Amino acid sequence: MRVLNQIHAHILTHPRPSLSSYTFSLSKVLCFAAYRNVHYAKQLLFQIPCPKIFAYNTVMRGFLQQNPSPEPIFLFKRLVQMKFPRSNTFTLAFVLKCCSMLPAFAEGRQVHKHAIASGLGGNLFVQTSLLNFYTKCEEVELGRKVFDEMSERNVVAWSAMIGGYARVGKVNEALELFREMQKSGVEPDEVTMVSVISACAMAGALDLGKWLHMFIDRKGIKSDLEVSTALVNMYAKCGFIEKAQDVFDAMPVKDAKAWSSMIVGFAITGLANKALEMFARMGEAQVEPNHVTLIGVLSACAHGGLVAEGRKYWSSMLDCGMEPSMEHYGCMVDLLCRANQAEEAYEFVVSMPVFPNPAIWRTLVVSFKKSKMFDKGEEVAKQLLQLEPLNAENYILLSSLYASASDWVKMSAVRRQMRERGIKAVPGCSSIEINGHVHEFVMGDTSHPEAKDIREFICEVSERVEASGHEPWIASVLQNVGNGEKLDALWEHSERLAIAYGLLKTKEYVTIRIVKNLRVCEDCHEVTKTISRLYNREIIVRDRIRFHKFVNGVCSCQDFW
DNA sequence: TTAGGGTTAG
Repeated sequence: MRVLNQIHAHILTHPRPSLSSYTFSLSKVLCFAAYRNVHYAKQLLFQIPCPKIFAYNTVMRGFLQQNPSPEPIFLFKRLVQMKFPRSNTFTLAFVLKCCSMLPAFAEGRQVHKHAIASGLGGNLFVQTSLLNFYTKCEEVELGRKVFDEMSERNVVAWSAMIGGYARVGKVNEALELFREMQKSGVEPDEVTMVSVISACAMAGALDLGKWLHMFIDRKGIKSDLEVSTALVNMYAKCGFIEKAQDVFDAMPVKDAKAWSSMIVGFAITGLANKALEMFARMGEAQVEPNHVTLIGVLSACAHGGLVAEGRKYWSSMLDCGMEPSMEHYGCMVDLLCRANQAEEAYEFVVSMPVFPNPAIWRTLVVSFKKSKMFDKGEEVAKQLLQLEPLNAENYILLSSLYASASDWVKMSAVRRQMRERGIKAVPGCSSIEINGHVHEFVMGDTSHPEAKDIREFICEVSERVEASGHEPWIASVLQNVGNGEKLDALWEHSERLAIAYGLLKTKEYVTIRIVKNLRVCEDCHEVTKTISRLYNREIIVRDRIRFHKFVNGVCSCQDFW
């Protein structure tokens, strides 16, 4: 940088024969400066009499290589105002990248309009940048519109669109587009595969994930660090932890994300000691843990009931100078709450140096409910309602607290308040992959084409379950209605629909794998145990938090969840 | 000089 300063000074103090050679020399300095000190490069840009668009682009790119900053947008606005130099496709690609990184939706929309007005809207790079910008802003349909309007689609465009669907959890759309891509004759590469594998991980679609793994091998697609990590994650999220470890062990190079995937995988499977063993091995391999690694370690301790160990990792994390994030605090609160230390958890929360987020308060309320500390739970839950008056979860939590205390009057009042404010609960949704398609079931769902068969089968299953001596845990149902109706409501739970569909559509030896968006209720947990015994089926349920593997009437979580 | 990728508490 010092040499660049000297050259800059030399140019300024030595007169040049022409303006263009002066501009050229300064632009050269700017080019080098953009890599070392982009703010200096920006100042230089403003000193150049008639900078070319290349100089602007260089400074924009310099900013993109640093931490996210709106500077490229400011530069673009300046360009638009001055009308000179004119933006080119590179400028638009850079500014759109900036808009997708921040993200800055309104600004990106303006850039889109500008792209069309300036006649650059049909350029492949600009379109792909736009498509990526929209999907990063979670406006997938707008991204899809750009994609559909493209006259030419290469592997980058297809991958961007598939990745866009995968990120927002539109798994079937991502997989469908992957199939269309193959039909169109564009060959997928490593990046495409990462997006599709991630979609399978989200959906818990193990068979498809396995097929993709074979596809990678068959097509000779390079299993680089990202692909391998995506595979480890996919197998772990699909409940096939052994295979996840096989892929992980075979990786020639493992970075912090790869180690974290494996550690988190063990944590959600309930194998806390394996997760901690992995963390120790990571240290031996001299790979620096990142904040996600520690989330994995702390959540492993929480799910394994390892309070002392969790505290130890927490202290060592602080000793290493790692700044705890809200997630880390959340893990610690969860650790204490799961170990029935609600009072200690409360003390921990109130002593936090940052204001706890609603999720942390909710963890506390659940813990107070479990410990039958209803007054304390009510106090925190009411605060939560003030903090987040539009979040249905808080109302559900408070009403479930009242239900546990059999306070039906207060429970009804909360439900009424919810109705009056027009707040709708997020419905339970469970999915199961059958023959390459992910079937979704929402609580009380009748929209599935085979709904009638499923319903008939559910009746048969419920009769068998009840005949085996299962006593329904009615408090799982929040409505203050008669017991018969409560019982019916329990059999409407989405995971039961998905399990019934799995029993109907798969052979006896096939493991039934369900993914649920919420936590499994106590009664469904008991019922699934019973079904696994009565139907001699292994059933694996991934709920919002972790895995439950039901075999012959026993769950892998040992009822600690 | 430009576009697409892997891990994240409850």
